[in-house]
Amino acid sequence: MDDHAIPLDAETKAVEMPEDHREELRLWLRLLTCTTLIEGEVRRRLREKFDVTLPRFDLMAQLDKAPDGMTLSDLSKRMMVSNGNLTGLVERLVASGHIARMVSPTDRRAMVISLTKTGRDEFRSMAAEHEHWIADLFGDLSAKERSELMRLLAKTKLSARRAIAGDEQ
Amino acid sequence: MDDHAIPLDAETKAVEMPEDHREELRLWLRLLTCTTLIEGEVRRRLREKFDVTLPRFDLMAQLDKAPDGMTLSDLSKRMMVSNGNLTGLVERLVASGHIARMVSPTDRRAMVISLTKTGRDEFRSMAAEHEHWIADLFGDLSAKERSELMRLLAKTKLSARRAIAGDEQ
DNA sequence: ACAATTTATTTTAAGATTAAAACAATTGCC
DNA sequence: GGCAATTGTTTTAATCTTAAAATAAATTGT
Repeated sequence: MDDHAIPLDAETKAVEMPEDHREELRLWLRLLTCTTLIEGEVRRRLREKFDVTLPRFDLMAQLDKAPDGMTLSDLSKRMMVSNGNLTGLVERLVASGHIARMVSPTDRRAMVISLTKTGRDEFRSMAAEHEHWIADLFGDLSAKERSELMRLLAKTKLSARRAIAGDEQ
Repeated sequence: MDDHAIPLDAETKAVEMPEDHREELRLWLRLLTCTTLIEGEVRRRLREKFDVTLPRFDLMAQLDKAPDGMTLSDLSKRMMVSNGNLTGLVERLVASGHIARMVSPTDRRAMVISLTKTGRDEFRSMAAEHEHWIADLFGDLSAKERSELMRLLAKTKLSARRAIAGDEQ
């Protein structure tokens, strides 16, 4: 197409050259790799040391922060998983005695889920060790680097939310 | 426990206070949130616009980078998923005509997977749009912020690998 | 009050995912 | 050459996950 015949000054470049977003793509792949790497290791250790799955641990973590319990919808939003997913997960955690389920006193559609004593005790002891694992996994970053990463991820989160909200109109 | 009675100078603090790793935990949760947010949106758009799942897209992305094909083991390592997982995924992509499977000429145990013409064409057109989505999702970060995030994630990746390698001995 | 809409959950069907065991072929070692 | 260990894949069983449809209760508009 005789590209070399077209003089590419800044102006024509902006119009003629499709933008290259390989850099953002690499950034996304690296973000995904970090998460997958850490998540996989946490999953492996949870299974190995406590014979618990990550979804079960995550669900208990949410409930531990809500002493009065939460509805399935709240859990679903917090955990960013589908409602149907939670139904099965909750089912198994009730069966194993870690959580209790009761009908909301104010809304007969809603189920309020909360940790049992056993569930809370087990979770707390797992969480203590889990915290050390995470600290170790991020251990090579300085305090300054961690806080800078925190800031950039906060901005990324807002950026993504903006892009997602803008899309759905 | 009359904590206020104990003078906490730097020295006793280091010995008596169990280290607090809440900050690292928050960092991890934020990393996870960003990934989940972006991944969920990409998954949703892939289904909506191309009727394809993210795992299928990811697998084709790997193959597109390897014109001569890859073995299942290579794919498994690159994608950081189990071998068994790939067997089913590959099965479905062969059935839909996107990839081809052949026995390795040098190793009769190994299967070499590669994109068909259809698969490659379809993937390329999806990938072009996908790249724009990603650019938009990270759109509020400046070039400088993106490169700093890239650097910090590279360091995080190395840190995690170090922690994982150290653990498995 | 009552019809329409929204909200909360469950069910269903399909696919994705893992860990562990089974199987098959190759490689390394003697 | 032959045996042990390793490597590549598949199978199996269980769990996880989603999207979409179904169900049920609450809320809204008139």
